[in-house]
Amino acid sequence: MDQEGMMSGFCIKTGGGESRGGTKCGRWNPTAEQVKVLTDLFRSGLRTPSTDQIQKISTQLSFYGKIESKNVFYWFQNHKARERQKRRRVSSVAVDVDRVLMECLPEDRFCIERKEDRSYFPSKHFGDFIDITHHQYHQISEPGREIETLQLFPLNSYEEISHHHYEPENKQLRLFANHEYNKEMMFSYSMGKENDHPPLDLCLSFM
Amino acid sequence: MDQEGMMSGFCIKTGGGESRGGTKCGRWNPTAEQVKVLTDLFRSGLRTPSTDQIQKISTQLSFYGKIESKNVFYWFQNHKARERQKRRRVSSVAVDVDRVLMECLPEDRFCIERKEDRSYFPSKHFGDFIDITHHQYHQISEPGREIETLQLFPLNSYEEISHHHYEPENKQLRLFANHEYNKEMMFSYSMGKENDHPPLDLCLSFM
DNA sequence: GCAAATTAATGATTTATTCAAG
DNA sequence: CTTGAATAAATCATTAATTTGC
Repeated sequence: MDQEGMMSGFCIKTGGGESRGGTKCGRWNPTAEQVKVLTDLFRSGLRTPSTDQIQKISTQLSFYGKIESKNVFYWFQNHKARERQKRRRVSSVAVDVDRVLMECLPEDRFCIERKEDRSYFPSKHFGDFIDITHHQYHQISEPGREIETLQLFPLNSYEEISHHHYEPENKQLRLFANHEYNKEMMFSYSMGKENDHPPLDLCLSFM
Repeated sequence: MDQEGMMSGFCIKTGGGESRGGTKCGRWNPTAEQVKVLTDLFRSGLRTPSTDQIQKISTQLSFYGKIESKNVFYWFQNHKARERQKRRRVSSVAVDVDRVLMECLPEDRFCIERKEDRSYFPSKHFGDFIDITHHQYHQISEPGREIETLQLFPLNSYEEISHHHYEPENKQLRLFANHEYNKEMMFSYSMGKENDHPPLDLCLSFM
């Protein structure tokens, strides 16, 4: 069954010959077409394909590039799990800086209390201008955290702010990216000099 | 030029009130400073700010000009989506999904069996790795172009291409290389496709 | 140079998904 | 199986860039 090196172009860990740079015997690297088809299948409702389905999918996808049945199996397993994870994750995991900067943040979800449903967002939910009764939102409770109740801008808040000066205040934007619960990373931010515009006074910190 | 009597629910007040000449009641028109800050926040990793983050960002950015919370919300939504779009465009392909769907999901394509997850690759399913023969590969289509002619690669060619390290000497060559079946393209695709962002907590607070 | 006309960007809405609670 | 929550994708719409004819 498993004669390493004979499996359709996959060399699985041949005695440590390949290093990381080598692509030859690495893991499956799906083509764009393959990913698209798999994703569409997933979207069509497929979650845990049967052996037969996997076989057929694999055969079909081989048209677009090297692939094995197990790749299909693993793809669905991983995709399903990661989709679930993506929704479940409300940010609380440690992360290293490089990845944060290179990649993206998780979806920072929040719950918005809705009253009447007309449009998904805004005016109503963040209602800076529209008069609404719900001015409070609360974040979803995260594991190990407490719910925070927030107060939105009342209608006249904008007036105050907008008719304020757009004058600079000597401050800086600092971004604290939390990578672990107790570790903080700070980035300094200051605007370019070209416009002598006001530096922001934004401090991003872990709450 | 600024005639819109019926703004899209943005400007409540009628006439006057605008301190800066020519400000109209249309949609939000971010200032350069606002865009810069938003972009920097995005680059720092912020993707989907929470309600309170939005609020604070909005408040800070109001020093640079008129802005609402919803504008911040929309900006991140749009920017995130369009960045993703840009990435995807690199490897967007036309695939006959329906054909594969029909092929893979026998009769009732929406009647999918849902089994419990297997925590490991089940040998019972793939006891004999029926390996697909990889004779042909499609070349990735160029972005925004119809693929009518497909270039086929024999396995040998693929090996050559996929294992060759491209060292583009100029932009054009690099661009060309991007459309080849190679690692770079794949990476680009998965980067754009992946929503699986590393978790990170980012909150805004004033200093 | 200057606006009308056209095109490119991007702000704002709507629609279609996903997971999972009930 | 149905529905709530929360998008992200798709789309609509308006503004800025730019092109063009004079």
